[in-house]
Amino acid sequence: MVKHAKDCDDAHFAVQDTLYVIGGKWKMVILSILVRFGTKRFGELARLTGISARILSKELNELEQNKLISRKVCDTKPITVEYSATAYSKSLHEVINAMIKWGRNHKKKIREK
Amino acid sequence: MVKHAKDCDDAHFAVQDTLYVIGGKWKMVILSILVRFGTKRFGELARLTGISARILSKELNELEQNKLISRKVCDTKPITVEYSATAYSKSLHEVINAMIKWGRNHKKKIREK
DNA sequence: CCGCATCCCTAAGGATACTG
DNA sequence: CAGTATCCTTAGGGATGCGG
Repeated sequence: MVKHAKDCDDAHFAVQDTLYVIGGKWKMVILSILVRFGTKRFGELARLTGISARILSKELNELEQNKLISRKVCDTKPITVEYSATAYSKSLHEVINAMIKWGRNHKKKIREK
Repeated sequence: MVKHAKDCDDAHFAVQDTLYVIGGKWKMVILSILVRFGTKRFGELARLTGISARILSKELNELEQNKLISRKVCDTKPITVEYSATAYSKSLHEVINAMIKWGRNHKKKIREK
């Protein structure tokens, strides 16, 4: 239970931080692909998601900075780069599951009129 | 566990729905004020949050459409309007708590360098 | 093949003024 | 006091082309 103003502010910032890390249009899409299908190359992700290179690159950087995915440069003819979900990304499961559950229930709730 | 493509898509949309309902810059701020301090008038919310009237009005409408807050028009001299968190807003607690927990832990994780 | 640079568009958010 | 209308600024997202 949150009791003091300071704790409240702290809690608020924690929520905003979380929203920032997994929010936006593509973070969850990319993450779920890597979790479900395993390692993917940059180009594969671009094709699978339809995200333009500029945005994809930016999103991948942010996810990597937050340690949710890892980047591996392969020394192939033209170099290729592989992205994978990290073990740490599993820490998000509780958040994601809560969101899936709430989102599904909410849809019913709203349709009720 | 999510096994089929359809379930995955469904889960993905549920997450996006949730992100849309509580995402953005102000939804959680307004909601937490109403939850913590109870009923507030439009003007009070504007002062407490620093949100401009146009945005506040829009956010409140969206929260009300999602049944997370209720609006009550009071028949006072210049009319006043009271906003309160609904019982349904409690359904978000699981999501919010998961986000608070993850956000706090994540801050530590990132500072680790 | 990866992904940055550039340019562009739309959407989110904000300041101010005004009306019921 | 509540909220709408108008105008403006900024941020998010996208298309294309080039260089490593």
